[in-house]
Amino acid sequence: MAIPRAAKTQRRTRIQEEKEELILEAALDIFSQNGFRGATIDQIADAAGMSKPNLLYYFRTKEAVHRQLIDRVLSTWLEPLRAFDATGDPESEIRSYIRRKLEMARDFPRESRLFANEILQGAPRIEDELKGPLKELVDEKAEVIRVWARAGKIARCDPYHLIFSIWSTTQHYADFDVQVRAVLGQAHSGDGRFEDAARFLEKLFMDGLRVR
Amino acid sequence: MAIPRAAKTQRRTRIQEEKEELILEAALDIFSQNGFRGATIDQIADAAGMSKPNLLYYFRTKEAVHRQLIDRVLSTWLEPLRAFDATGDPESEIRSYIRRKLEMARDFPRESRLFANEILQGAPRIEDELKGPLKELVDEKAEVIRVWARAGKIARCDPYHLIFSIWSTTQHYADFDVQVRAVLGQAHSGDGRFEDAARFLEKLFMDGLRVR
DNA sequence: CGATAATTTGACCGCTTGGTAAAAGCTTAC
DNA sequence: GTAAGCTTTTACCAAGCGGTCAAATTATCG
Repeated sequence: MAIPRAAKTQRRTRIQEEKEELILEAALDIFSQNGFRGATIDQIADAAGMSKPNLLYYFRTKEAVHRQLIDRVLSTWLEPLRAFDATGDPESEIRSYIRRKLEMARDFPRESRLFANEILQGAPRIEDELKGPLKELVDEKAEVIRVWARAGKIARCDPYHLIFSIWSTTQHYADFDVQVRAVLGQAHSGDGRFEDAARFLEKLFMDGLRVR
Repeated sequence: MAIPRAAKTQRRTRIQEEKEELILEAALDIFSQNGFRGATIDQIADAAGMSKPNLLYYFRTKEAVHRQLIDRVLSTWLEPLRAFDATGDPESEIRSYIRRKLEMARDFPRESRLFANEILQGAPRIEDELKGPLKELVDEKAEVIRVWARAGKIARCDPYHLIFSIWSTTQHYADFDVQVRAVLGQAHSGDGRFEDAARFLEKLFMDGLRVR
């Protein structure tokens, strides 16, 4: 008699881990393409190769799936910013931050779109994460940038808007991929566009931040 | 006996114009907040102060509302790019393009989010516009930028990625408004953030594009 | 006014949706 | 093996959805 949803026992089964992984992977596909409201449990269950009630055996609600997905993805998503090193060389730290963010846009576009969808629609489910952990991390790194600017190592600029502009330019290649490809046309829609973008962005930010 | 949906007569009524306007205005609110699938006809009808069947008297389907909204907004949205003048001074043309795009993000955030939602979800309903009119316009302006670069008036750079970066940095303040506000905190969430952003972006692009 | 067309509404339909119940099938440990 | 718990499925429900219909109401114009 399976009274409880998987997890009455403290210990998680092998099957539980496998299936939850499968569900989250499928949910990432569906949520990132359709947003929370636009995605259906049936779609996700289908993509995960199981029935709807079976999925609901592992996650109580659609929101629970989404919740766990967001939590998991958020931490990996902020990794590049966390790696921003106050003791490193300013120019190369910023350069490598741009490069890493762009690589993430290329390699994990679904994760990027998941967040974009969420924030675009008012972030009803992750407001706390934005105002808490995210803000704190950005505050910390903004201070680093400000110190660099004061020390004359990079041009004086608003560190928050610098971070926003790096986020937006890099994530653009994941979130607005369809538009980018449509505009570039077939000729430049290969993976080369990421290298072109990297070259352009590095030059833009390096020249824009150089002390003059 | 009202056999046809409004428009059997060639001439549109005063009421027709008013109500259609009202519906599109309400639909902009709802669609931009929830995306196409996430929005319901009931929500839009409510926001427009009428019943669902009444809304469907003016627009045959939900998609028809969305369609007309997109068509209308697209042309105004591209206005700043169209205004890009090949005969003008490169630096001031680019500077004023950035400023105008940022003003649009501030003054018409719903329009920006409507597109962002659409493109994020694969642009199923506007693919043709992207590959047709949009691409042609961008191609034309990219050529202008390339000529400027060849003439040594601005730094050599990939014109397409330059345009993408202007789009993304400016629209970020509309599309990711919630995140921007969460990170900046209450202190900087006033309208001042647009002036700060303008200052930052103008410096970034001007220094990044200056011939050196 | 009165007739005709334009507008609005309430009731309704078929389908999809998130979620439940209960029983059947499967694993695992003894 | 067998009993206990874990997993999966079939059948189902209530609410929400896009959209229709016909009747009621209102505006327009001679």
